[in-house]
Order: sequence, then structure tokens, then C-alpha cells
Amino acid sequence: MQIGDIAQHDGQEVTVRGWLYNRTDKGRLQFLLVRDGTGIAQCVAFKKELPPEVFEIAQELTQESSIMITGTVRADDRAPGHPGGFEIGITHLELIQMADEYPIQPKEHGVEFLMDNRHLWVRSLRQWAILRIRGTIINTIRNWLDEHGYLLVDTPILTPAAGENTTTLFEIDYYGEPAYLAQTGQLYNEANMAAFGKVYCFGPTFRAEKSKTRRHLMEFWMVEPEMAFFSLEDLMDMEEQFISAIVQTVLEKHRMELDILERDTSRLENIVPPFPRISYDEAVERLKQRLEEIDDPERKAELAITWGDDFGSPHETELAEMFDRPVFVYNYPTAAKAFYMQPVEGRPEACRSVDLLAPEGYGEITGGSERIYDPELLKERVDEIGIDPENYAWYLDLRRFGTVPHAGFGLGVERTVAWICGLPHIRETIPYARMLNRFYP
RNA sequence: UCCUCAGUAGCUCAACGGCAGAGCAUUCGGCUGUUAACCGAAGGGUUGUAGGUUCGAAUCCUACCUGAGGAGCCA
Repeated sequence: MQIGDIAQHDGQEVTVRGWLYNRTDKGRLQFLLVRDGTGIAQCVAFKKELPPEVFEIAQELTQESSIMITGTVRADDRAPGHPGGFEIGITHLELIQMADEYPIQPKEHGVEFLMDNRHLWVRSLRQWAILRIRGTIINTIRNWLDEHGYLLVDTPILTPAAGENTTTLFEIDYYGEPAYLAQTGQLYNEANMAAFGKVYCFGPTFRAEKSKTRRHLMEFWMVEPEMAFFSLEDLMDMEEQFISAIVQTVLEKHRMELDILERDTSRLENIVPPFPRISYDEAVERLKQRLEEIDDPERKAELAITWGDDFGSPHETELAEMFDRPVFVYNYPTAAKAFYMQPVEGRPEACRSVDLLAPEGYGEITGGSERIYDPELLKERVDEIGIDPENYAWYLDLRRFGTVPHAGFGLGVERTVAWICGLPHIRETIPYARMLNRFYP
């Protein structure tokens, strides 16, 4: 039996294989909290009802010892667990291994200690809940896209040049040539888009930025859809459907996990289309208005803004707090964005780009745009920013052979998990976080 | 890279210029309904590293190391 299905086994004799999560020693009565990966169940051993050698094992079990338990499931309101309300009256208990003294206790620990013990920390209840939700989010991303006519077309991780010129890359040695870990699959996506219409890539992405915040990882997962004949408006329509489906699926499948995380789910129920849409111009105006209401000089300096500045995270948080669901901000200044973004008609200083800001201070979870499809203009932009056109020859080629208007975006999986789970830090949203100065274990 | 804060028992913390302490974990004893159980006992320390001030430093000063929070950059 799997503990997750315990309610369907009331009154039956079952066998559970797993690990001891915690034990309460009441002398002739032992409460064993056992986890098997699908849930946690209380197993009860009475001295009177068991052979002495079996009870003795129950009495001596250490935290995280591996065991096999046979017993009868019974409903009992007092029984803790996930799901709770049922417990197993032990009739037989077999020890697989008596675990050494386990470092992580069911109590508060510091971040450094927990990260050093991440290989064990993933067994803990909160981490179990988070990573199960992550699994569902990833699964939903793929299902939704597959069901809506998108084809998964993988893009390379080892690449010969920068995807964009703006961020730092991890360089590696490729048989004597420099190569870089991919920071986006987007340029390849554009080639694939012309072959399959609607495509997406989904994989790890690497950024060697020296970022040290609750929102950054050096290695993170990103899904990047790219669609032929899509306008910026089409893109926003699609994104709000897509994001809403992810949130609603988690709500449907993971009430128990959200409960473990003490997530306020009323904030998530709101996440349905349509999402508010404001232009960058309007966003700047709203921030300026907001600034007039603020007296604290430090806060004022943080939120100061003039047209042309990219938003920092204080700006994003402030904007997002004005709405009860994610908000699209579109038409950013061209100078603040990547070279391949389509200019706004008659207004070259702004481009057809759109970021989606999550509520509750979680910041940018998607970033996308219409791409330049005119070959001359794209060539101009490549020359302008001074990157070597030779590295981009194949990319420029795409505009010579049947170029079409198209658009796409990238969604950061970990930021999405952090937002949906209501976590203060992104490091718990990925099994093994790679951060500045930390890549063990 | 910049700013701020913190490193004391396996873990979480106290002691803030005068004997190095508690809870949890571990070991031993007690308890038939615990929810991070409880009660009693025991073991456990080069106070991050190096230097300095002082009769005396975990405590004050300097440098370094490690970590955390924030900024920038971004998903």
C-alpha cells in the first residue's frame, strides 16, 4: 500500500515500506510516524500485542531508519499524518537498516545547515510538499502546451555564442574552443518555430551573474514557447490562459501540500483570465503617483524612476501590489531590452515587449516580445550593439527565408513555484540549488 | 561588485570585560493516545581563523574566512 491512499484501505491489513520520520516513546506504547514518499502515517505498536523481539525494534528505532511494517488500517481522529485521520495498528515490523544519528530534527534549523544537508533536507515535510507541487507545475506546463498544439523541440545547452549579449555566461572548454552554457533557447526556438509553427523548449538555463537575492539561481529551469504569426496581444492572451491553468491545476491536486505550506489559497483562487494589462508608460506614471504619497526618503530613492529606466525589484513589487492577479507590463523602452525585439510602430524608443509580474512581491515570472522579422532592421540592430554578426549568421538567415511576424516568452519555473507555494526564497523550489558560492551537495 | 548583519556543544540559542549555560538530539531509567509528547539522570566545548588592547576577552579593536539579508543584473 502507498500511504497516500491510506483512506481507501480502512480495515484492511497492509504492508508499508519506508522510513521513520519521528517516534513518540510512551513506554509500552510506541507511536511511529512513517513516511514512504507518498505520505506520512502514524503506526502504533502496543507491547502487549507484539512478540517481544518485534516490540524491541520499535522501541529502539532511530529517526530515518528504513523499515517494513505490516498492520491493520483503522480510522482515528487523533492520528496525525498526511493524509491524517487513519493509522496502522502494527502486527509485524521488520528493520532494514538502523540509521545513524540523523542530523535534521523536526524543529527549526538555520539556512546554512539545511543547505549543507540538502540531500537529507529533501525528506522533510515542507520540502516534500514543495517538490511535489514543482512536479505538478512542470507536468502541467508540458501537458497544457502539448494539448494546445505546441511541439516540444529541444534546444542545445552547449552553445557557441551568447544568446543575448546582456548577461554573463558560464564558459567551458569544448575541445580547445570556448563554448558557453545556454542562457536561453530562444534564438533556436525561432528557427524551430519556422519549421513547426508553435514550439517550446524546456530545460535548464545558466546565468553566471553574481546575483545574490531570494529570486536568483545560477542554474534554473525555463520553458520558452515561440509562436509564428503571433502578435503581442496574442501572446498576452495565451500567457494568461497558460498561467491560470498552472495555478488552477495545483489548487485542484495539492490542497494537502498547500495546507502543509500554510499557503493562503484565496490569493490563488483569483488567478483566472483576464489579467490586467498596462503599458510601460502607464506603469511609470503610476509609480510617480505612488512616489508622491511616500514620505520615507529611503523608500522614495528606491522607487525613483524616469522614463527609460528598467524596473528594479522594488518597482516590480510596488506595481504588482496594485493588482490582485499577475499584471502584464508592455512596450518597454527599447534600450532596456534585448536587441531582437520589434519596435513599436512609429515609436522606435519603445519595443513590443511584455513582462508578467506576479503578485505578492514575486516579481517578473515571464518575459517576452514580438521579434524583429524585417531582415534589414535586425541586421541594423546587430551592428548597433556591436556583436559579431558572424556568430549570428544563421539567425539572420531566418529572416531571408520566409520571415513572418512571431512572438515568444520565457517562464521561470522556480519563480513560479515560489509564488504558487508562497515561499520567501527560491532556493527551496529546486531540489539542488546552484547559487553564488554554493553548489554542494 | 556595493551596503547591512551574524559566526559559542551535533542542532537552535543564552551569557556582552570576571567560573562556558539551556532546550532539542544522543546514552540510561520511567510512562497505553502521543501530535516538535512528558518526567528524571549522564556524556558532549581550542567560543570561525590570525593578530592586538587588558591583571583578565566568547564579549572591545584590526584583518581575513564563512554564511545570511538587501541593491544592481535578470527568469
